[in-house]
Amino acid sequence: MASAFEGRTKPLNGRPVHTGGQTIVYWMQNSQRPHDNPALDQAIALANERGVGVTIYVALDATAPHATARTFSFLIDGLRDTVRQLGERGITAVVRAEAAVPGVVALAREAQACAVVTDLSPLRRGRRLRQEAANLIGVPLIRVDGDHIVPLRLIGKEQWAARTIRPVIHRLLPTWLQEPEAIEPQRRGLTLDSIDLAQTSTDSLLDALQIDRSVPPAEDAPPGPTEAARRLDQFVAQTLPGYAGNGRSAERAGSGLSPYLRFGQISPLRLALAARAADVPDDDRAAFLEELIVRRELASNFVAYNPAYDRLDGLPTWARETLAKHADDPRPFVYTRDEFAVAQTHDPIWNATQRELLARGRIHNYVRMYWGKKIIEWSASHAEALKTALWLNDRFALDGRSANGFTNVLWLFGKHDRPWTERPIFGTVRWMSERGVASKFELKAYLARWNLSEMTLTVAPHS
DNA sequence: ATCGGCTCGCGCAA
DNA sequence: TGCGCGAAGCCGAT
Repeated sequence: MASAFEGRTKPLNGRPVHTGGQTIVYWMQNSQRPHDNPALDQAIALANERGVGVTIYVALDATAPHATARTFSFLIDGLRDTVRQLGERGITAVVRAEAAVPGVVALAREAQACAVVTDLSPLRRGRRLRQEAANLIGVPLIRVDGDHIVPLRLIGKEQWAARTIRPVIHRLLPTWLQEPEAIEPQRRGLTLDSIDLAQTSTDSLLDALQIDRSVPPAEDAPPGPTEAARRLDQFVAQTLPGYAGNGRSAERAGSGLSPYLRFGQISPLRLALAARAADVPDDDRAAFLEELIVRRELASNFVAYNPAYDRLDGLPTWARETLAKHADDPRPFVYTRDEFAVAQTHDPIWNATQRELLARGRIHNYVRMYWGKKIIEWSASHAEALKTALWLNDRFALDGRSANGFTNVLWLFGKHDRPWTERPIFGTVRWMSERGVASKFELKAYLARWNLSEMTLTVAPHS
């Protein structure tokens, strides 16, 4: 087969390999997992070629936006699992509490790296950090896209909607939906000054980093690649059969794997291969692969090719124009961001969705749309609504600050969607009603679980 | 319960 | 240039 790295790999600077170097550094940004990791595999291949080992670099940067106990405990606990598994293969890890760019530049020098490999986050911040590092590092910085089944850059341009990216993906899929070749390092990585995660509790690390504790760890989501793999097995056995089944997304149980995908703790390719091999009806398999590949990679395509992925400017013309036309429509209720954040609206359904978000770091698939559409309806302006929805999702959702998070929010305003009947506030952007939710969703149980009056909100609004 | 219309524009067929 | 059809809906008619 053609090298598995072709198409996934792009050198970000023109530096020559340091031939006298002592290690290959893998700057682990997004793909925080020890297996099924093309960037790591690329690092191992380069290291074996040069007769050196692989040293992982991870920066714990407490100044990252929305660095809270929720996101950082998920990250740190997952990383502890990842680093332990890597260590068993002779791949050492350097984990430091510092800003990533100066950190990786300094480490490349300190470790006498032959080259530095990193993975791909398509978000603005990840791109900027990579570019800055590429300019400052004296050896090659090589980017490997390991978080998509079809490498992002092969799609080539921003896609209009699922129906335009779908045929492109299906054409390329036979090449990329393949069991990857396993590769093992021949030499050990370097042992350098590092936070020892095996000896450091998450709590003490959160304290040391002065992480914002006002957003507690999410319920029902123990992090780590080991847990992610366990959940995958369980999903394939229990939830995948019948996944397409009842048809209505309202009743469809989700895979529950999105937080692990978000933090790179499981590979989308592994999920797809497991679904492909599963002994389940074809339509169940197809429904899952559609969500995992077509919809997820459409989201990455959007943030990768549209710099306005978090602004109304990122919307198609028809949506921008229809929203502008309805900018001054009177709103039936107007809430501020902080009122939304503490679930203080007049609507028990909406309040329940927000409470679920606060507690679990996600909202059930179906009512998540309702949650977002009502923020549009009950905010002073469309721009304000977007700010609120993004802030709530970035801060409280485990899938916040990800391509999926941004795309889900922009979808509320018409992205990747089509126009419908014109109505107040929304114009021709799709609207959702309480009546619809009540008829399509098992509301009683949901409200009983999330709208208990005695439930205390542990999360205070915060800037 | 089910169905058609709403409304726009991409991408392909011709 | 014409035409089919689309990320999860809503509403009113039957």
